[in-house]
Amino acid sequence: MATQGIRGPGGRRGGRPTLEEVAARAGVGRGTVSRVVNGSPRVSQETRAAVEAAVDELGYVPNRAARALAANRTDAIALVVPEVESRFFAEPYFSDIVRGVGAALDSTEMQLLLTIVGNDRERSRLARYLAGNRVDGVLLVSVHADDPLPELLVQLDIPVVLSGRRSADEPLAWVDADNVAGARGAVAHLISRGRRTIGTITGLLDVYGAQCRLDGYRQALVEAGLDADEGLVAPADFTEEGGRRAMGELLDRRPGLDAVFVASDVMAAGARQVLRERGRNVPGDVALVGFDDSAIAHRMDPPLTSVRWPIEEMGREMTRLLLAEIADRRPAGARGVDDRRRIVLPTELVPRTSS
Amino acid sequence: MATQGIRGPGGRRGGRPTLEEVAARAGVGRGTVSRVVNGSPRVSQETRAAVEAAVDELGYVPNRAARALAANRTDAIALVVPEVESRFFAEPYFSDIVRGVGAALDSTEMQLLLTIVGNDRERSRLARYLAGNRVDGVLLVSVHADDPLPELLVQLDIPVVLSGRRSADEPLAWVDADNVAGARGAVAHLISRGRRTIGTITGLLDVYGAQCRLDGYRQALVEAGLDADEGLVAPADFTEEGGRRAMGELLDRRPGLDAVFVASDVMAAGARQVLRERGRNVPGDVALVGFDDSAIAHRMDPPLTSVRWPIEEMGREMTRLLLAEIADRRPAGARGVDDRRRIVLPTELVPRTSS
DNA sequence: ATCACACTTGGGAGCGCTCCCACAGTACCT
DNA sequence: AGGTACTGTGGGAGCGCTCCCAAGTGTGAT
Repeated sequence: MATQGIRGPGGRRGGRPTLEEVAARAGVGRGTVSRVVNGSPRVSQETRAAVEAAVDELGYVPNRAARALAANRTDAIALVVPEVESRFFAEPYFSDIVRGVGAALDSTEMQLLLTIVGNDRERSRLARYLAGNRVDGVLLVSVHADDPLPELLVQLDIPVVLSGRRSADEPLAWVDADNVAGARGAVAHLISRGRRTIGTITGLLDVYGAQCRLDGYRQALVEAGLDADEGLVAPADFTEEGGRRAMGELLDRRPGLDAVFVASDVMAAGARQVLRERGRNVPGDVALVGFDDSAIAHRMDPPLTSVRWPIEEMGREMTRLLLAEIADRRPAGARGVDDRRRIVLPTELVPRTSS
Repeated sequence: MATQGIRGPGGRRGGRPTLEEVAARAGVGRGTVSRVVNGSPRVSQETRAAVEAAVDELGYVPNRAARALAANRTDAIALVVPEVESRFFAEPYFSDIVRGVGAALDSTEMQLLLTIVGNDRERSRLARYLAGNRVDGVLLVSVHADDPLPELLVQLDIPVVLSGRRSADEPLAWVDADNVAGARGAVAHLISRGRRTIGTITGLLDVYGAQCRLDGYRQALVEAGLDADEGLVAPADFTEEGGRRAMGELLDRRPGLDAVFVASDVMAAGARQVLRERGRNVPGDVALVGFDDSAIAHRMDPPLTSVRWPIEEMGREMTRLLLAEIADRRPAGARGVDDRRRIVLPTELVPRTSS
C-alpha cells in the first residue's frame, strides 16, 4: 500500500495516450500494438487495422523517451558544426547543410540535434555529452585533421559521417565535393579563354579540400602543357583579408599574371579589391574565378565566375549514409572501407563576367 | 524464473555505468546519488564528496532517456525555422541565431533540436511531432501572422518564445529588435547629412517588423518637419528583385529624390543596381542606407551604410526567456503578460560610404 | 488421430532514472 | 523521560516502451 496513486493514472501533464490505452481500446495486447506501430510484419490484417483505428482515434504518438530507454537507441543524430567554419564557407553553407540533412530526415522518425562547437572547452563538453547521451550517429562538418572528436566517436562505437575528408585515405565514412575536378575545370576554363599566366590563391593547406583545389589547379596546368610556376601560388587562409594579402604578393611577384583561380569566393572578394586598388581591370587585365558560388559571387562587380558545389545535397547524402550505417549496425570492426561509405559529389562551373 | 538474464547485466552496448552502480561504489543508496547528481542541497558534505568521487571514477553520465521518462520532461528545446525565411534575412542570420541559442544553452543540460519547416506538409508533421514528443519548449523564428503553430503550442501548453512579434500586441513571449528606432535613426542620419527627399523601400508589410521600419521612417520625417510624401514609399518583398523594381518605381515617380532608406540589405543591393543603370551616383546623387548589416553590406560598391541588429544576442535572449518559462512552469493561464516576457534589443547604425 | 510446424498474440521483465515515503539519527525543548 | 522538529538517507514504485518467451490457433503431413 505504501506508495500508490502518487500521480493519478490519467493525471499526468498533457495526458497523452499510452501504448497500453491503445491496446485496451483495440482489444489487443501491448505487444501487438507495439508491433503495429513499429511496422512489424507479424501481425494479421484485421488486427493491424483495428490497432491503427485505435491509434487514430486516440491520437497516439509513442513516447520517445520510453522507447529510447527500452530499446537502447535514441532515434536522434547530432550535427556538429565547428563555430569557426560556420563563418568562412559560402555564406548560406550552414543553412544549406541543415536543409539537406532535414530533407533526408524528413521521412524518418529521427530527430536532429544541433551543436556548434566553439572553443576547446565546448569541444570536451560535447565529447562528454556524446559519450553519455547516446545519439545514434553523428554528422561532423569540416573537421580539421587534428580534431580528436572523430577518434573519440570511433572509440565510443558511434557511427560518424564527415563532410569532407581529413586526408586522402580517410578511414571514416565521408561525403565530399570533387574539389580536384572543380579546380581543374575552373583553371581549364581560364586557359580556354586564352589566359596563360594563371596564379592561384589557396585556402589553409592543412585542410584537405584546400589541398585538393591546389592539386586541381596544377593538374589543369600540366594538362595544358603550361609549366607550374611556384611563384604563382599564394597560400592564404580562406579569409577576405587573407585574399587581399595573397593577391598583393601575387602581383608583386608576377606582375604579368592574367588570371587567378581563388579557392574561395570570400578570398576572391579580397583579391578583387586589391586588383582594383592596383588599377587592374577585371576581367580585362586579370580574369578571376572563385570557389563556392556563394551569395557574394553574383553580387561582386563584375559578377564572379565560381565553382559551385552541392551543399544541400551533401547534407542529404551524409544523412543517408549515416542512417544506413545506423540501420545495419554490424559489430564494430566488421565494417570495411567499402565504397558505399565514400561519396564524391560533382561540382559545376558557374561562368560569369569575371572571366 | 521465466525470463531472466535476457541480456547480461553488464552486457549492454557500450556498458555505461548506471546510477545503481555509482551508488554501490559510493556505498550509498540510489536516491542519494540522484540527489547529488541533480544538485539537491539535502545531502551532507561527506556523502556528496563520496558520491562525486564515485561518479568521476566510473565516468558516470546520467541516461537522458531514463531521466526524461521518469521525470516527464525532455531537457530539450526545439528551434523551428521556416525554410523560406532562412533565405531572406541577413545572410549569416541562421548561423548567428543558432550560435546565440547555443551559447545560452551552453551552461545547461538542455539540448537543441533543430527543425526547418518548408511546406505545409512539413508544418503539420512538425505539429504532430511537437504534440507527441514533448520538447520542453520551442523557439519560433520569424513566424508569419497567419501561422497556426503558435496557437497550437499554446494549446499543447508548451512554452514558446518568438523572434519578432506578429503584431503590436503579441500575446506570446518574444524578443525583437527595435526596428522603429533603427529605421528612425537611419533616416535621421540621412537628414543630418542634408538629404531632404528621402524615399523608402519597405519589406512585406504583413511582416510586423517591416511595418515598424516604415513607421520609423515616417517618424524621423515628422520629427524633422519634413512632410511624408506617400509617393516616396515603395513596397517590396525583401528580395533583391523586389528592391530593383521598387527602386525603379521610386525613380519614376520622384526623379529628384536624394536618398533612400531600404528595409533590408538584400533589397538595397537590388536598388543599387538600378541606381547604377540609371546613372545615379551613390552617394553623390542618392544616398543609400540598408538594414540588417549583413555580409553583403560592406562588400557593396560603395560599402553600404546599414542598421545592425544583434541577431546572436536575440538568440541568446530568446533562449534565456524560454529557459525561464520552463523553469517556473506555472499552471497555464496563471502566466500574465509581464514585461519579462518581451524584450526589445537596440539596433545600431553602421555608417559606411553609401550615405 | 497424432505430430510437426507455421503464424499470431499476450504479457512479464526490465531499461535507468525520479519521486516520494518511511525511517534513522541528532538536537533541542518541555 | 518523553515529545517535537528537524536533516539525511534508503529504497519501492512507476514512467511507457521493447523484447522475448510461452501459449494459442490453424494447417498439412503422417
